[in-house]
Amino acid sequence: MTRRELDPRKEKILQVVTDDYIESAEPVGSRTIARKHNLGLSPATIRNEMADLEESGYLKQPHTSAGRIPSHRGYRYYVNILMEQKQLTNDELAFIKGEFDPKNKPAGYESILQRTAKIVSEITKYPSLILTPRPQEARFRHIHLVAMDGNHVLGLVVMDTGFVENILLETPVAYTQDELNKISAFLNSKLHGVSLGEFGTGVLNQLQTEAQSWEGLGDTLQLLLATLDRKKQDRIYVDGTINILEQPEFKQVEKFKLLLSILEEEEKLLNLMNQALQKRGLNIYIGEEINDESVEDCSMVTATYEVDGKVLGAVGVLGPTRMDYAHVVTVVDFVAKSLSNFLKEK
Amino acid sequence: MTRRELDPRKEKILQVVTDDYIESAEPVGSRTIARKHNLGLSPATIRNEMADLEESGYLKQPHTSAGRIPSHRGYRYYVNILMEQKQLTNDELAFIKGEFDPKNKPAGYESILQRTAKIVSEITKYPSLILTPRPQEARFRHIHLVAMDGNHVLGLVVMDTGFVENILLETPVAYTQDELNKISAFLNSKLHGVSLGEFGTGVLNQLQTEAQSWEGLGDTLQLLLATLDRKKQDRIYVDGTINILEQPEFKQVEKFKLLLSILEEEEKLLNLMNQALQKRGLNIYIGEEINDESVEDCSMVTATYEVDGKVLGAVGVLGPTRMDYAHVVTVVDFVAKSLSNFLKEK
DNA sequence: GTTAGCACTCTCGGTCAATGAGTGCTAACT
DNA sequence: AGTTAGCACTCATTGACCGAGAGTGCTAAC
Repeated sequence: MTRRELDPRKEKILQVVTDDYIESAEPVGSRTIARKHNLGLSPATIRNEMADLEESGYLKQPHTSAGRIPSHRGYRYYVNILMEQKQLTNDELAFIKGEFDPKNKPAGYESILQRTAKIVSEITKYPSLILTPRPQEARFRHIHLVAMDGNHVLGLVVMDTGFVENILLETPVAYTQDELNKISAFLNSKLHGVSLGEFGTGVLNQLQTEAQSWEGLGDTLQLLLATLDRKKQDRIYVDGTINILEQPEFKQVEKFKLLLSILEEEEKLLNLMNQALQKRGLNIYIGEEINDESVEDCSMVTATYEVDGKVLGAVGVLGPTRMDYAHVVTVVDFVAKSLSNFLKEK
Repeated sequence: MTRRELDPRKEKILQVVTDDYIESAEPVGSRTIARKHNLGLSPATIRNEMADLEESGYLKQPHTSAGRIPSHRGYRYYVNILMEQKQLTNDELAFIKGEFDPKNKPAGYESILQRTAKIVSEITKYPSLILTPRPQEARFRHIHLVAMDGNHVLGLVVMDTGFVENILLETPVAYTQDELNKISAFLNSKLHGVSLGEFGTGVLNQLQTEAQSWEGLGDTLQLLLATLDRKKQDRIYVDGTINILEQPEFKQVEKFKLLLSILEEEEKLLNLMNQALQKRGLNIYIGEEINDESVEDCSMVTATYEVDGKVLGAVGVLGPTRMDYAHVVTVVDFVAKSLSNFLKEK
C-alpha cells in the first residue's frame, strides 16, 4: 500500500488525526480538528469525512462518543505517504556525532553497541534494541594460541568483523610455545576465511585427521570448537526500557509487564530483530506486523548497519503504535549510518 | 540489637505479625492472629500487646483502624532473633547444583555471573544483583602481545582472578612478532603481580623510561593503559527486574519507576553493592540502612563470594522491606557459596 | 456539497451511604 | 493483676448515582 488511495481532503484529515493523537494520546474529535487546524471546514463536515475514513478502515473509535484514533491501516498509510520528514535538531546531531567521534575508537564492539543503544533510547525516549553482528557469518581471520602456566592454553580468535574472542583451554598435554606456534600456523592455513556457520563437524573431522601428528590436539580442538560454538549466538543490547513508562498506554501495570517480559527475554528479541535483517535499510513494523503474539499495540522501527556493503546487524526502537514515527525514523536511520561509518574506520 | 529485649509473648506476636504480613502484604489485625494461630489468647489481649509493641517501635499502623505492620525496627528484630531458618527445597537445591556443575566449566566470567544472577532471581522472585570481581584488585599474571596485520597489535592481558582482557592497539610502528615477544617478556617481568589499582601513572612513567630502547613503545603502552583503565570499572549484573511487579507494593507505577530507575543506573547499584564488600559473608540491609535516598521501602540481602579467602564480589537481592527474608537469606547464602566453589575449581 | 441544530451515548469525576475490618477503652470476670 | 467481653468509634473501600463534558450521527436547511 504505497499508492495514494484517498482524496486530498481525507488524507489531510487522516494526517491531522494521526499527528494529534501521537502528540496527545487522546482520541481526537471533529471539534478539536476544526479549532486547531483551520481547514476551512466545520466540525460536521469533518465528522462526515471521519465516518468515511472509519468505514474504509483507516480510523477507529475506542467507543461511541469518543474521538477517532488511527487504526493500524491508518498508521501504515500515514507512515508510507503522509508523514513529513523531520530533521534532527542541532543538539541531537551534535550528541550523536560526538558519541561516534572516531577519537573514541578503542573499547571493542561490546561497549560501542551498548553506547549506541543508550544514544537511541535517550534521544527517542523509547526502548532501543541493537542486534550484534551475526557471529555465524563472521569469518576467521586469525587464530593464535598462547601458552599459559601448566596445562593451560589461551586461544585467541579474531574474526573479520573485528570481533575478538579469547578462550581459556585446559589441554591434556603441556605444549611449549613453539609447538603452539606451529599449531596456530596450521590452523590459520586451514581456517582462514571459513565462517563460523560453515564450520560444523565436517571441517572439524577433517582437521582432526590431518592433525594427528600432534599428540592430544584432537581433544583440544574439540574443546576450542565447543566453546566457540557457544559464542556463536547473536546478542541484543537493550537500553531505556524505563522510558516506556512515560507512555500513558503503559500506565496499567499489566500492559507494561507484558512488554517488559519480552524485553527481558533475549530469545524473543532476537526473533524480532532478525526480521529486520531480511531487508536492508529502514523498516517499520506496525502492530501485528511484528511477528509476535505477545507484543500488543506496539510498533518497531529498525535500520540495518553495514560495513563494505555487508549487513552486520540492526538498530531498532520498540514503542507503542502511537509512537512518533517521523522522529524515530530519522534518528534510527541516522544512528545506523553513523554506526556503519564508525565501524568502517576500524 | 541482637539481644532478646522482648518477653516471649511479645516476641511471638511480633513474629506472627511479620510472618503474616510478609505472606499477605496486608496489615494484620488482632482477630486474624487469634484465629489463625491459636495462642490461647483473645483478640483483646493481643490488641493490648500490639499497642505496647507499637509504643516501643516494633510495629506501626498505616492508619488508625487498620491492622499492624512491622516497622523497620521490627523487621530488624525479626531478622536478628525471630526468623526461623528455612531449608532449600529439593528442587531448588537440584537447580542450583545443576547450574554450578563443574562440567559447565568453560565460558568465562561474564556468562557465569550472568547465569548466577538468573538463578537467584528465578528462585527468589526478586531482582538480583551480582557484583563482579573487583578489577582494581586483580593482579597481572600474564601479558602477551600478538602481531596482527599492519600496524595492529593485539594485547592480551590475563589477571590472577582469571579475568582475560584483549585490546586491539594501533601502533605507530609495525612490530614483528619477535619484537613483540621481547616486549611481552619485558612487560611480564615488570608487571607480574602488580594490581590494576596500584598501576597508576607512576608505574607507567617508570616503564616508559626503561622502555625507550623500543621505538614508539611509549605511545603504545600509553594506549594499552588507557584502555585497561577504562575496563577497571566494577560491573554489576542484574536480572529479574520484572519480578518486582509481582509485589503489590509496586502496583503504583510511580513506586516502580523509582526502583527501575535505580536498577538501570549502574553507578547507583555499584554504590549499593560496594557496601556489601565491607563485611564478608551475609548482610541484610533494611529500609534506610540501604545508603541511598532514592530507594524507598526496600531491603537488600547480600553475601560475598570468595576464592582462597579473598573476597571477590557479592551476590545480592533487592526487594521490598516486606520480603521473605528467611527464604532469600538461605538462597543468597547458598548461591554465594556455590559460586565460590565453582570459581575455585578454575 | 456543506453546515447548523439537536438528541443521544459514553466516560469521568464527585458525592453519599453502606459495609466491614480493626482499634481503644471500660467494666466485668477469674 | 492479668484477661476478656462489649461497645463506640475510625477509616478505607465499594457501589450506586448524578451531572458535566466531549463527541457522535442524523436530519433539515442553506
